[in-house]
Amino acid sequence: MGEYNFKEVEKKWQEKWDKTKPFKAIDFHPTKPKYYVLYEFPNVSGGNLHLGHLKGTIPADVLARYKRFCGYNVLFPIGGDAFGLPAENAALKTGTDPREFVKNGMKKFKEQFKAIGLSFDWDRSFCTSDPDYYKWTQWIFLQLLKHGKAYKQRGFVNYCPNCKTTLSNEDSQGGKCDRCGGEVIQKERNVWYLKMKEYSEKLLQNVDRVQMAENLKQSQRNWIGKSEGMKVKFKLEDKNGKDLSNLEIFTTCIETIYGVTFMAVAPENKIIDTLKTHITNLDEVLAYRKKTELRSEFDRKSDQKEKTGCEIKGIYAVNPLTGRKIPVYAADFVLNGYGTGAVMAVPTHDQRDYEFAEKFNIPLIQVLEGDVSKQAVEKGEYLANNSKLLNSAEFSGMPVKEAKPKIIEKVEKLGLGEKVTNYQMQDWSFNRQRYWGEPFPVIFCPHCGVVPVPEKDLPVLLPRTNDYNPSLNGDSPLAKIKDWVNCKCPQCGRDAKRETDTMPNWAGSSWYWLRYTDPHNDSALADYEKLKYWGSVDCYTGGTEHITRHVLYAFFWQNFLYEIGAVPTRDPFIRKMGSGLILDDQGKKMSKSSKNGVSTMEVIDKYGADVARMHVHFLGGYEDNTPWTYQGITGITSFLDKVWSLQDMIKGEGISKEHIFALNRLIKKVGEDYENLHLNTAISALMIFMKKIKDDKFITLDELKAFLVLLNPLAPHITSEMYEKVFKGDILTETWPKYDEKYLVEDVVSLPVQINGKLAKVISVPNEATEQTVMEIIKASHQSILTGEVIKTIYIPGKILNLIIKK
RNA sequence: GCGGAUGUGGCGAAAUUGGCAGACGCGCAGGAUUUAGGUUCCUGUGGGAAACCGUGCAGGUUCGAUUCCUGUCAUCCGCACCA
Repeated sequence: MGEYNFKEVEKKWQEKWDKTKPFKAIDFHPTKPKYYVLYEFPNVSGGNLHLGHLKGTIPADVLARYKRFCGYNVLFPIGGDAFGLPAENAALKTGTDPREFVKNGMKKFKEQFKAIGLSFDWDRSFCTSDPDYYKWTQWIFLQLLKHGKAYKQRGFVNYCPNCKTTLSNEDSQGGKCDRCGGEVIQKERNVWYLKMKEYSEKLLQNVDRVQMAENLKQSQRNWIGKSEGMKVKFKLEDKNGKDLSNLEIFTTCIETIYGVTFMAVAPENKIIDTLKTHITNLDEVLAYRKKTELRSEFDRKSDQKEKTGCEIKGIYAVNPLTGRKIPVYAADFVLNGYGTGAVMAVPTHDQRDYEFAEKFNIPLIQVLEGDVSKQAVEKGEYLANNSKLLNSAEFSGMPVKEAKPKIIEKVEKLGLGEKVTNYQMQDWSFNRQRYWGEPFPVIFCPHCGVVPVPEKDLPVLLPRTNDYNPSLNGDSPLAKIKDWVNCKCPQCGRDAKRETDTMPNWAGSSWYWLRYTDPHNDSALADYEKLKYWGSVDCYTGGTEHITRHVLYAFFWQNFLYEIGAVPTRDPFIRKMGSGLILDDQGKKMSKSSKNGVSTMEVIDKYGADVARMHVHFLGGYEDNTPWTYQGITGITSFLDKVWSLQDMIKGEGISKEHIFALNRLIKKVGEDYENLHLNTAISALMIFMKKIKDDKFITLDELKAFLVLLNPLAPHITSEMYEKVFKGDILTETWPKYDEKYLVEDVVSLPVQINGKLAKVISVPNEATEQTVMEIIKASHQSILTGEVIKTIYIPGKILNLIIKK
């Protein structure tokens, strides 16, 4: 046996896998069950893979390799998320065609993925910017349009002045542009929306069904933001008491309705327009509206959100239960997009209402027990205490829990309101004014209006240009390409214009797992039978930073495609694993922008792919954030050195009696750990077994074979090489060894014996010994621990014996 | 403010129907082999002189609690003027 040369050996196997394609997934395999493992495809950039990719890909690869040994027909594909920022920025900076950038970026990724030893089926690879892929992204948009799930509307949207493009809510989280990190402002534009809000309840069910960490589920539920309450109509009157119309509000706290002292509507609320002839200070109100349009920008910068508002004079609301006349304010703490854009304000039991009332000297009426001298008694608080109602007519004195349903009933009976459910999630604003995205398959005709491009004319190719900048007026760069923009209406044949905005870069990633099942299909997004065969993704790994966007978009699109019969399954994923971060030595996230990143190739160059794969995952669990360090990597190198030296320790065949228990336990443990992506404990189990082999100074041929298979998913190169040298074949033809239940527990086991709950001695007893046998052993050989009269014994076979002794 | 997760040696971390806390690895200490060693191998390694004490802190349930319950503190993450 010579020295192990990882550079040579790893290259040899990677080339072999490249040539012989042993990881090809087979459609409709006649005997093997399917298993679909997916790693979230990377955004194609020009750079190197960072350690995050190493952390993210390996568990998926381990699972894929493990499942193949277990006899599954595994689909483990990869591609590139290619539209969007990196390619576009490169284009803006250097003038390179983004197509070239993507091509080169993908080539680089491919080389690096291969250098890690990942077992992807490369024949199914594609980029979202490939025309024969985005043809189907456009096709899905046409279906959304056809089924009324896409609409164009003028409205206020998130807009990034820096990127000169509109953004979805999901892309503007925290008021920051997800593309550049700049401040997002509100701007009025024509916007394509997808009716995602309609799917809120279904998305919540998706979240419930998918196997995923609780914190990820919670942040999705949070984003969907379900809340149950009531819509209630308040009559509006002019100052003479003449009926004008109704103001509808949404509240989750109907129990506080007797405490309403003012109404507040969003400045944009259309009630201001419809009742403008009755408003005596219309100028003031409109000026306030104008001011708030510009305000959101600085608001977000200031920590102090000072309440502002403007009384709408000349109109009053009437509390339907008390008949009390109350003032109406326009106030920007009320959001136009949520509920009805209007609220009933109860300053004693809502902190915002309290602050507003204080500023505008509005009276307070307390309707629930608690101290409201300095602040409101909030819902959580009075619900927790189940406080009693005050000043609430016939409900006064009742605890909240009792009063609430009765008030609801009363309001409903009087025909003043009804129970409703609200969601914070909004429709998905779906267009961007950028070059590098899917063109919309839509034509505007002066005579026919919005006309979809006929399906036979797809894809609408993204035209080439060398000017990638948006226009000064905010139009997309495509608007400048006149001979592309001007076209004929497919319906009437007259002059028409194309939609010049492009889709957001999330479009292509909202259905890509479906395409892997049939990536070259030219007549459907994928063949229905193939979709049926591969079904939902069994295990989807990847980052957590996109969880409220990518995963919810994925649920949304697949729900829709399922409902129109384009795909056979409603759930895209059965299990979603969120990869933890790799942190630097300061505990900060490794990223390109903070320049603290260690490149995957650097680690592979120094130590080899097998060591890199194992070390990253020996540092901690897959879903945990783990600080990166080279410290300790010698633990892995010396382990693999010992594995290599096993070749000199082979003695005999079969499974030796010395190793039969350890090996069976190892097979069980490693299999379970791979299934759960607990790679760190799998590695430690393999190390423990290795220790035993070293102590015993031999391993049999069959033990070695099993051991190599167990280790192969983690360290595919060294195990393939050893297998070939020793067994003259390809380890990939092996099957996962089976363990035998009867060899998991040895005949003689150690049993801890406690005296009064404290460990006294560990004794050897036969496996599954009865209490009587154990007591006899103690009396015969360990009499000294019995220091008094045994008054009680607790015996759990194989686990513990606890003796309660009275002295 | 709301919601979620986490809290264990010098370090990364193990431990689930409640049953020997700290597996495995690093580091550290001592020893062996070696001309040499940032090599390899062996031994030890939670604290404490010890009785004992130890899983953020304080209680509780239990024969027995890192694990279950109540309260509390800290850190991280998500959302946030959502009525």
